[in-house]
Amino acid sequence: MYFEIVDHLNTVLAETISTLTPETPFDAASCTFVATKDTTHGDLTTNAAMVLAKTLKKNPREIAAMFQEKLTASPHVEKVMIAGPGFINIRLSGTVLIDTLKSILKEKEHYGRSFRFSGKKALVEFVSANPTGPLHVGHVRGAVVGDTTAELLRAVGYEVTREYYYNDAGVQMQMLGRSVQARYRQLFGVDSPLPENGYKGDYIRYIAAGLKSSRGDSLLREEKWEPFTEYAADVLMNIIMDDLRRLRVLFDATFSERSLHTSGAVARTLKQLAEKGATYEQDGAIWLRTTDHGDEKDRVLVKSDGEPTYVTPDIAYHCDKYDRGFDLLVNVMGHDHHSQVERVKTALRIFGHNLDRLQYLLNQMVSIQREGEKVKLSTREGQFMTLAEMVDELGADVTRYFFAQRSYKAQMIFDWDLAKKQSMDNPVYYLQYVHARACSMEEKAIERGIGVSPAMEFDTSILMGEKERLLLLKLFYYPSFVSDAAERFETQLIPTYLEDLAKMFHTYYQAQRVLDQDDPAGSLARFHLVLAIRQVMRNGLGLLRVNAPERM
RNA sequence: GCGCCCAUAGCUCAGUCGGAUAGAGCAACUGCCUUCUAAGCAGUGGGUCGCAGGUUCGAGUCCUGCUGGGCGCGCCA
Repeated sequence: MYFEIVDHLNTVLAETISTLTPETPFDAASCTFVATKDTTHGDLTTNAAMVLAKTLKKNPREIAAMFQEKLTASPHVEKVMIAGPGFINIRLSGTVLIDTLKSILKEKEHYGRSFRFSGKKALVEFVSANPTGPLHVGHVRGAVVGDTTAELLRAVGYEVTREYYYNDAGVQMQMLGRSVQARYRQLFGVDSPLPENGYKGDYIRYIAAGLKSSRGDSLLREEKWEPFTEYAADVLMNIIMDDLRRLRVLFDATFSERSLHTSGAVARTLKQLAEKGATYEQDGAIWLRTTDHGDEKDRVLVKSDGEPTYVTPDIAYHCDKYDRGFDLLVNVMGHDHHSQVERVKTALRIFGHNLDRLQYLLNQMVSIQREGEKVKLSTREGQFMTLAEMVDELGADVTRYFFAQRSYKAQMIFDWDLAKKQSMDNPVYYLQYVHARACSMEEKAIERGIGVSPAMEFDTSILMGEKERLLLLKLFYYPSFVSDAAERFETQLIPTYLEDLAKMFHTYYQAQRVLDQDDPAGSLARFHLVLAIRQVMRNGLGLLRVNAPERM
C-alpha cells in the first residue's frame, strides 16, 4: 500500500515537474514525498517547490500552487496544503488508511515485506570468529547486526545466504593445537608446559579431557600438533554454533580457510595478481603494490617463510564470493579490522570486481556498564563475559534487542542493569506488552462475541477520529521503515519505529475504551485496529527475531 | 604522524540519509487502578546539537579547519 501510494504521488510530481521545466533537464528523483515529522503538517510532504524555485526563478509558494490541482485530483488525496516557505503537504484520503488496515489483516506476517529486490541474491558474512575459543560480547554485536541485516534484506526480496568464514589454518590454529596437546599430556602426568602465548582458558582443559575420553592415551606419542588442532577446532566450532543457535542465529553455510589452500584458490589468486603486475618479490617475501592505490606502504602477501599472511586467503575468499554470482555482498566485522578492508578492496579493484556490490559494516566496540562499573572488553584481554553468559542471564530477546537498537557505527555502552530489569523500564518488555495486551483484548472480544469480520465489514467512519487516524497512518508507514532499514543497513530504524508505535498504542488504550458494551459498532471497528497494530508489532519484532508473547 | 568512527538533556541513545517549534527512555518531581493486563497513562523541569568558519531559501544533518574520546596503521590473525 505505502509504495503504491507514494510511487503514484511521486509520478504525478515528476510529470508536473517535466511540464514546468521542458527546457532545463531537472532531476525529478530528488523531489519526492516523505512522511511529515509533525502531524500538524499533514501526512506526506515534499519540498519540490523549494527545490525548483531557483531553476524556475519563482516564489516557492507560487510554484507549489501549480502542483496543487494535479495532486488534489488523485483519489488517494483528501487535501493538499501549502505551508511555510513552500512545503506541499498532503492529507491522505480515508480510503488509503482503511485499505492499509485491511491489507495488514489480509497479508498478516507478509505485511511490510516488499519485492523491490526480488530475484537478487545477497551474501551476508558475519561473526567469522576463529575457532580458538568461545564467543564473547564483541562477537554478539556482530552476530546481531549481521543476522538482523540478513533478515531485513530478505524482507525486501533478497534471497539471502548467511555465511561464517573461519580460519582453520595458520599460526593461531597451530597455537590452539599445541595448547590442547600440552593439556592432554598433563592429563597423563607428563610434564608438558603450555607453549609461550598459548591459550590459557579452562576450555582448553575441557577439550583435552574430551580427547582423553574418546581416544584414551593413543595420542601420547603423537608429535605433530595437527591432530590436536583438528579435534579442538571441531569441538569449538560446535560450541560456537550452539551458542549462536541459542541467540537464534542460524547460518546457511560455513566456509573454511583451509579449503582455499587445498583447492588451490590461494595459489591461483597469487598467480593472477602476479600476472597483472600487482606483486613483486623482495627480501624473500611477495608484496602487493597497495601504494598504487593510496596505501602508505606495500603489504606482504606471502612471508619469507613461504606462509601466506591473513590477507591472502581473504582475497581469494572474496574472489570466490564474486564468482558465486551474488548481487550484494555484506561483510560484518569489528571496526578494528578496518585496515584489512582496504587491502582486500585494493586486490578486488585490481581484479576489476565491482566494489559497489560490496558493503562492509564495521561495528564499533562494546563496553558493559554493570552496577555503575564500566567493564571494557577487547579480544586481547581475558574475557569473562561470553555470549553464553549473556544469553543465560538476559535471554535472547533482550540481548538481540539491545544490540539491534543502536547504530552499529557508534561505540556502545551496554546498560547491563537496564537489560536485566524485567519491568517497564526495559524497552523490550514495553514492546512485548503491546502484543500481550492486544492478545488479551482479543480474548475478551471473543468472550463478548466480537470477531474479525472476514469481509472486513465494520463501520470505517469510527476509525477516522484523529486518534485512530494517527495510528493507521503509523501502520501505513511501516513498510517504508523496513525498506529504509534494509537499504541503509541500519537495524536501529526498526526499534525506533516500534517504540513509537508502542507509545501510541498504550496512550490510545488509556484514552479510549476499545471494547465497549454500549457501543458494538465502535467496538468492532476499534478491535480491527488493535489487531492490525498487534500484527505490525509482531512483524517488526519478527524482523529482529524477538518473541512476541501472547501473555505476560 | 597517517587513516577510520564518534561527540545531541544529568545518564544511555534516536533523529526516516538538507526541512517547519531538536525527540525517546532512564534518573528527579506531581497526579491516575471498582473498567479491555498499572510490565500502563498523563503532566513538570531539563539543550549554545563539542568549537569556529563555509555552502543555501533553510544545517543536528553536507564541506573545511580545530578540540576531545575510541580503534587501527606487523613478514599477527
